[in-house]
Amino acid sequence: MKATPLTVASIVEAAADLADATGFDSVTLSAVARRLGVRSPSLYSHVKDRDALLEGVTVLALTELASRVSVAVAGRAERSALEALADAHRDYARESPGRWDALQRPVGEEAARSAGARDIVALTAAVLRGYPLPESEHVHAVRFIGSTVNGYLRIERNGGFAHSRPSAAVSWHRIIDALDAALRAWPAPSEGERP
Amino acid sequence: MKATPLTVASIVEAAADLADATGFDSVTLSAVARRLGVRSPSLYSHVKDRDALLEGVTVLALTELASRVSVAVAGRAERSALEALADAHRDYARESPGRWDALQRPVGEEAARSAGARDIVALTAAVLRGYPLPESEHVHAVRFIGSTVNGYLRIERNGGFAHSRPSAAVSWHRIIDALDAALRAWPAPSEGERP
DNA sequence: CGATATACCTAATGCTATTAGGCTTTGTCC
DNA sequence: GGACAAAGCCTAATAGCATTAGGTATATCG
Repeated sequence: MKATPLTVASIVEAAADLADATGFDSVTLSAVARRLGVRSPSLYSHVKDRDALLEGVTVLALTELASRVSVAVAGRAERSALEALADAHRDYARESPGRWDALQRPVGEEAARSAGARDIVALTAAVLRGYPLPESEHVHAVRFIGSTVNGYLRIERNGGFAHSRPSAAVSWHRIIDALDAALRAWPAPSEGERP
Repeated sequence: MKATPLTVASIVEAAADLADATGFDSVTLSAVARRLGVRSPSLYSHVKDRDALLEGVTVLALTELASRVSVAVAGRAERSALEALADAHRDYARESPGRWDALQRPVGEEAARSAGARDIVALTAAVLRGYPLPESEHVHAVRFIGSTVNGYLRIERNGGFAHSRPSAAVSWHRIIDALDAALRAWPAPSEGERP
C-alpha cells in the first residue's frame, strides 16, 4: 500500500512545500500528514514534535540557500559578488517564501550548527576578499551584510515598502550600491571597539 | 464588580504585556482573557478576531517606538542622531521583546497607515539631514537604515550571533559605524537606477 | 513456523478560535 | 419612578490542533 514509506526527509520536504504553498504558519502536523496521505500521530515516529519539524525545514532552507549562494558568487568578486550574493537571497525568498520564513525564526542548536549556516557565513566572508577590510573586521562586515540583506527582504516581504513610492525593486539596487560603498569606505575601529 | 470595563485599548495593552512576558506566540485570546479576569468570548465584543488583536499590538508598538525614537534623535545630528535612532530601536527591542516581535509581522492596512509608522519613517529621514544625500535618495537611505537596524536586531534576537565570537554587542557599534560611512559615501545613482 | 520489531492505525485528552444565544446591570425616556 | 432597551458580560457548543497511549498488521529473522 505504502508507495513510499515515511522518512524524516520526506516529512520535512512535505512541510517545506506546504510552507511555500500556503504559508509557514499553516504548517501543522495535521496538514503535513494530510499531504502525505497519513494520519498525524504517525509523524511522531519520525519527528519529535512540531517544533522539531519546523527546525528541520529551517535546516533544509539553510542548505538550499547555501547551495544557491555558492553557485552565485563563484567566479565573481567585489561588487559583482556582493550583488550575486544578495540576489541569490532575494531569488530564494521569492521562489520559496515558506522556506524563507523558516529562516526567520529563533535558531535551534541543529540549525546553528548546520553545514548550511556555516557555509552561508563562509561565503559571505569570501565576498569580502576583494574589499580593503582587515581580517579582524570580517565578522562585523559579514553581520552587516547579513543584517541588511535579511532586513530588507523581510520588510519587503512583510509589505513594509508596499505603501510607499518608489517600489521596493528600485531601492534594492541602491541598497546594494550602499553596501558596496560601506565596504569600500569601511571605517577603522575606534578605541573601545577593538575586541 | 467590574473594576475597569473592557475596552479595545485595555485588551490590546494586556496582549502587549503578555507578549513581553511570555512571548508573542503565546498571545492567545484565551490567555489575554485570563489575564483580564474575563472569558475569551467576551473579547469579541471589542476585537474582531485574534488577527485584529495582534494588529492592534503592532500599532501600539509602532506608536511607542516612534515616541522613543523621537525623544532620542531630538537635538542630535549625523552620526550622533543615527546612533540614537539605532539605539532607541535596540532598547525597545530589549525592553519590550513581545511588542517588538509584533513589528515583525506582515503589516495590515491599519498598521501601514498608522501615525507611528509614518513618524518612524519621517524621523529616520530627518536623521539624513546632516548627510550629503540628494533629496531623491532619501527614500532609499531610509529603507537602507531600516533594513540594517531591523535585520541586525532580528538576527541578534533569534540567536543568530549567539554561536560565534565576538559577541553581538561588539558588532553593534561597527554596524552603526558602517551605516554612517555608507551615508557619507552614498553612491550616485547609475543610469537605470534613477526613478 | 513462531517471535519480534516496524510502521502505521484509532481513541482520547486538552488546548485553541470562534459563533450563538442568554442574563444582568445600567442608563434612558416618558 | 418604572418600563424598555441596550451594553457587556456570561455559558454552551463546534471544530481544528498537538500530543500521548495503546492496538494491529506486515515483514524480518532465527
